[in-house]
Amino acid sequence: MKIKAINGFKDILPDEAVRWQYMEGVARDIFERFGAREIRLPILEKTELFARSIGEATDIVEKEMYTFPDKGITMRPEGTASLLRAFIEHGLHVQQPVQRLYTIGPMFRHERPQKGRLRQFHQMDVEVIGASEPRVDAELIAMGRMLLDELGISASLEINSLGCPECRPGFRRQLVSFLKERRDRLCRDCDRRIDTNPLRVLDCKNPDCRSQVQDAPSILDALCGPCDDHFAHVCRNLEALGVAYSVNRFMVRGLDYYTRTTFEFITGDLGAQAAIGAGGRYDGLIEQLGGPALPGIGFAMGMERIALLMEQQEVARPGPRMDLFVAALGEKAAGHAFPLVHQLRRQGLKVAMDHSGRSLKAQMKQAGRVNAAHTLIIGDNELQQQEAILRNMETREQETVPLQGTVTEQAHSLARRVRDNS
RNA sequence: GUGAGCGUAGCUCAGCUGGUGGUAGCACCGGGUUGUGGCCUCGGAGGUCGUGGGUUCAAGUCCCAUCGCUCACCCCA
Repeated sequence: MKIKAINGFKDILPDEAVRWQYMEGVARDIFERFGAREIRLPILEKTELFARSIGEATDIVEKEMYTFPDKGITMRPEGTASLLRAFIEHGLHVQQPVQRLYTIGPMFRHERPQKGRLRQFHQMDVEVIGASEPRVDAELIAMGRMLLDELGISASLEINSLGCPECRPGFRRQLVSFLKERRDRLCRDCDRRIDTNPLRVLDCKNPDCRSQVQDAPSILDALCGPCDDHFAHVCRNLEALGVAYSVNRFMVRGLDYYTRTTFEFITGDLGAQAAIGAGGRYDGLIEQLGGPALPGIGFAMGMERIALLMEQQEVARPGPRMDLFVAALGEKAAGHAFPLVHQLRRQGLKVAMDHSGRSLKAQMKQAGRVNAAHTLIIGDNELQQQEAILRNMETREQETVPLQGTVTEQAHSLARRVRDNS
């Protein structure tokens, strides 16, 4: 019985890792253009942290986390709670009034895996803490859009407002009574949802439920003055930045902590998992976690989903590329080449060499496979003449190069030649 | 937790109503080129047909069980 990775946990093989590195590089660059600084966080946290932030009674906390009950600790299901915990713990708010932070790493969910939905998944998470102005919402959303644009990924943007503790409860009551009147025309899941999570009925996939819900009261009509004003400004500021969006009054978030602005980047190319990135405002959460009364907003991008889209949409990515492949013919030449290769690497070159003493043909093939820009051929003849053949693999031009002096000197002049030549 | 589908070479897959596992494609190794890659050509290696049981003269193929994977539902971070 071969040992395999456990279900829902996936290896990212080298060919795919290239895509991930590219994605991460673009993301870091953009996050930093917006002034965000990286924060690295632990993967395990006290279970209580997630219970208090995500919501004690949510399915996530009740049954979908990787928890060690005897230890009272949990593998983080999302980044925001951990980030805020660290923010509060270290009093980062005293450093500057507004903090922009990002973190990239694995998260865990204990659920049946499906397409674009693994038990270990990865997110790129950005949070802006300490600012409640609608411009900040628009700026953050625009940053998400910029990231997807620069990765070459097309997705639509939907936004909504969930109101605040002032106006949401009223809307909730309104909605529940609306739904109860139509209880018999809703699917069984929605019938149950009326009691457990009525807002969820709004984005049920069942066509019957969808049509029933068309006439449901809109959260956007129920917003209090300040929330209504905030949302209007977010929309206006998105327009000022030229970010296209559509308002989806049915969009709901599963976490208890969201307030006001919520948004999702959506694609139709990933089966049932349409959201590739999502976020929202969480004014009040930091205080609830025992920190200062500061507002916050953030979003997370799902890296697996982005990687799948990059693959589907064939986003160009650089292949592997070695500067030089050293093909030595025979033991004597190999003995000479071995330290030379080491010196070339110290000079900063990416150098490969075969150690199995195979034919030149086989070694040339290998040079092609690692996409080497040049191949240095050293045989007994060359060795005697203190020279070698340098082949440009693209132009197929070859030149004889001297191998004189110490190994370091040889490496030095070779490195210069290879660099000038490419 | 629920439902459906699928497990044949490293990967992608043929294999019709049971009758000896495919010159299949990609990848790998070697020859054609006694010292020159990609293209071409010839050859080679590589398999407990997921596992266990059953039916049968005979099972990759049919039946049962089991494990694994995938997609979807619930939920959604």
